[in-house]
Amino acid sequence: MAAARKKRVTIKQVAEEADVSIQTVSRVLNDMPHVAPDTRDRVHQVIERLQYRPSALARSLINQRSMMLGVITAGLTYIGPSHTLDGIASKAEAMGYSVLLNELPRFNTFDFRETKAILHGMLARQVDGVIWAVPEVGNNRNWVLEQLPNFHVPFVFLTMNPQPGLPVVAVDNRTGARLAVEHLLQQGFRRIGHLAGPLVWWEARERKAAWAETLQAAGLPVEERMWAEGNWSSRSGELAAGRLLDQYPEMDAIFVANDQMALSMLSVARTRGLALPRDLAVVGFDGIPESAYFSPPLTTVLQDLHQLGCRAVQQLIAMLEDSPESDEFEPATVWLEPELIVRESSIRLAS
Amino acid sequence: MAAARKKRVTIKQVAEEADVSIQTVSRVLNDMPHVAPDTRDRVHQVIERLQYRPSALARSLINQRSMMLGVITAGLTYIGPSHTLDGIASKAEAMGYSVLLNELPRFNTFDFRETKAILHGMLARQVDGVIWAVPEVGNNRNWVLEQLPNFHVPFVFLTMNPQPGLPVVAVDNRTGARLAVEHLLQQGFRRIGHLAGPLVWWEARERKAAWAETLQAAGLPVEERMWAEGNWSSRSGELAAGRLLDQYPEMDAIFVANDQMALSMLSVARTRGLALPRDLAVVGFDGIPESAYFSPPLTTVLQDLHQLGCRAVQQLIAMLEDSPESDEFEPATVWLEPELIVRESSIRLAS
DNA sequence: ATTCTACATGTGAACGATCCCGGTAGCGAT
DNA sequence: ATCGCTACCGGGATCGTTCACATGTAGAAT
Repeated sequence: MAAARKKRVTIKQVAEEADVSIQTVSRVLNDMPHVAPDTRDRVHQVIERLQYRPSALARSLINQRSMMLGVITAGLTYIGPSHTLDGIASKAEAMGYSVLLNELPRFNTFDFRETKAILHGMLARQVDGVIWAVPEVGNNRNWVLEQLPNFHVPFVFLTMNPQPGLPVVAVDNRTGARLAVEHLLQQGFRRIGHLAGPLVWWEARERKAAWAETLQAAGLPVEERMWAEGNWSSRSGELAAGRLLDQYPEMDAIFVANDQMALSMLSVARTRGLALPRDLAVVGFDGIPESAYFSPPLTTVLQDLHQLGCRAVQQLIAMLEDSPESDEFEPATVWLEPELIVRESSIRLAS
Repeated sequence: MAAARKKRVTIKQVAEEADVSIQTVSRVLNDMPHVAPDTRDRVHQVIERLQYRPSALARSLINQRSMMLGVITAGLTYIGPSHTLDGIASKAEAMGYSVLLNELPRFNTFDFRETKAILHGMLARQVDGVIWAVPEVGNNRNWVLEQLPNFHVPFVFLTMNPQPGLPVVAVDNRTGARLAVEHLLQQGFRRIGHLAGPLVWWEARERKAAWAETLQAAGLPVEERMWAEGNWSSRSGELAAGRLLDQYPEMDAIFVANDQMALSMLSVARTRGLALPRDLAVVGFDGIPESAYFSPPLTTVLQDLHQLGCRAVQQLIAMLEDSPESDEFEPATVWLEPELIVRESSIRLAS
């Protein structure tokens, strides 16, 4: 049943009931000195009896600190953002903060007014800081950066191109992609294609760039026909995989920008009669748990997005608490290193 | 850089600047009558010039409404809960509410004190209502239900066994499982096994029960060796799949309680030399997008968890707004119907 | 006996907004 | 000229806390 909305118990009622002043109750609540032991006990008993809980709202108002972190995310239906959020939520809680969540709808087609409304909504609620966990897609971040000086709370940005003077926490996508390609090279493959994510995403561009650079560093050519672009989804991966196999038939290995598309790659290759990994080696990116059960099990680059969320919270709280007044805080970029997980899909078989 | 924490602009400053009273500014803010048009304009200009935004905190305090919904979730790393949260977040935003998020760590081993702390934290922040989006595992919900009368705000529960007088929003797992098994029966399979989720979960029990009932309704026997239990993960599915194939070798079809485990089922079956779907038909549950790219593409039961979240928010806000004082609100259970998606993995081939 | 110190407690303002009520000014009707 | 109405506007209390400061009381030191 809808619980009866009885009036909230206030500090005043506790004070009256315990026959002390409001101030004394407040002292008891905050474990401050100058309260006689028996008075303290009495107040504690009344608190217990009345089931009194102080109002965080009133506290925030007077203290000018809400102990809430604003988190702006997008694309929660994808596995990545929700892992990140998981990290943020657990770390925030562990550090005594609450999370005020907002999801940006349609983050691929950036809506300036929408974002503004959401951000102002957060600031109106006095969040102590903001974590911007929206993937960098196109120019969706420019507006925020421009407005930044107007927002009088610390910001931490996730997963974006680091900029001087901006606190950014991101996975080192370049290194991850390099690990993947170098592994394929080491296995002896020389005709390595790439199935990229949507290049309006910063992460997709990073991975593709590192793929190209690593090949060139090995003295191998990089041509346009050696790669194709998807949009992260398995569906798009299927189409792109088909195009790529057509335009680059001699390809003997491929680095795919995420595991979902890698799954489609496996599927398409098999229906074309290719034996995996003999005819085509595949490496993915993300390290989703299911990738171990693809057939063949997928070699992939694991990125610890949970950790990413944790670090973002740590960074933000450091900015909050270390510099109560001093404006300047060293906004270093935090890089998280991904890890290569080798499975069957990339092993070169003796031929 | 860490933005300078300038003092917040208050209504008082606006009032002074515009040379009116605080009350008049308030009237302008809330579009109330009894303000002369030119005064209104003047105030608006000052607001714009000073970049003034009213404090939602102070507003919540005086209005006794925070316009925040508390959401307690768990297992965000799984795809299900994050889809649900996606629905909740988008709907809440659309209806003008903010979401205060808390994740329960380790929801399989329920910690009473932890839950209490989290819940009290939310209530201290004056959330207007709470959505309990934690899967029903073991007895992790009992404590909440017992305490319910003490929480003086409306609750909505997700994904649980409906109880009289309790507002519950859930997917009809029984119907979903029945659709899956009936489909297999209709294809001509008669020796249908089941790979269950962890039976401490309500959803796993429902799906298994419906599997058994449907077989019995068709006059088929149900034996212990016809099913095995996993814990939703692909890894556990691999082990359970092996056991099941051993103990029920004549099995010609299987209903798996989620898509991740179904993926393992496909993988294990293939390594054992079974041709799919000829030797073994497989139906999953969840409808994750990747399932269309398994090999063979997976027949599965789609549940719209985004919709589940939306409905929960609607239900909660209805309780909030429809009955400002009147205690009673019809706490009907809302059932969402899942949908069978037929793909290759369950098609009986002419033999 | 007086002053001092230390602890115990209470008073009033403040945080930033809203709401009730009471006070003007203007204007038509008596 | 007075009454009464209405549109406009402001004062003060209020929401539930905390903080700076004032007050009271006891025992110790002079």
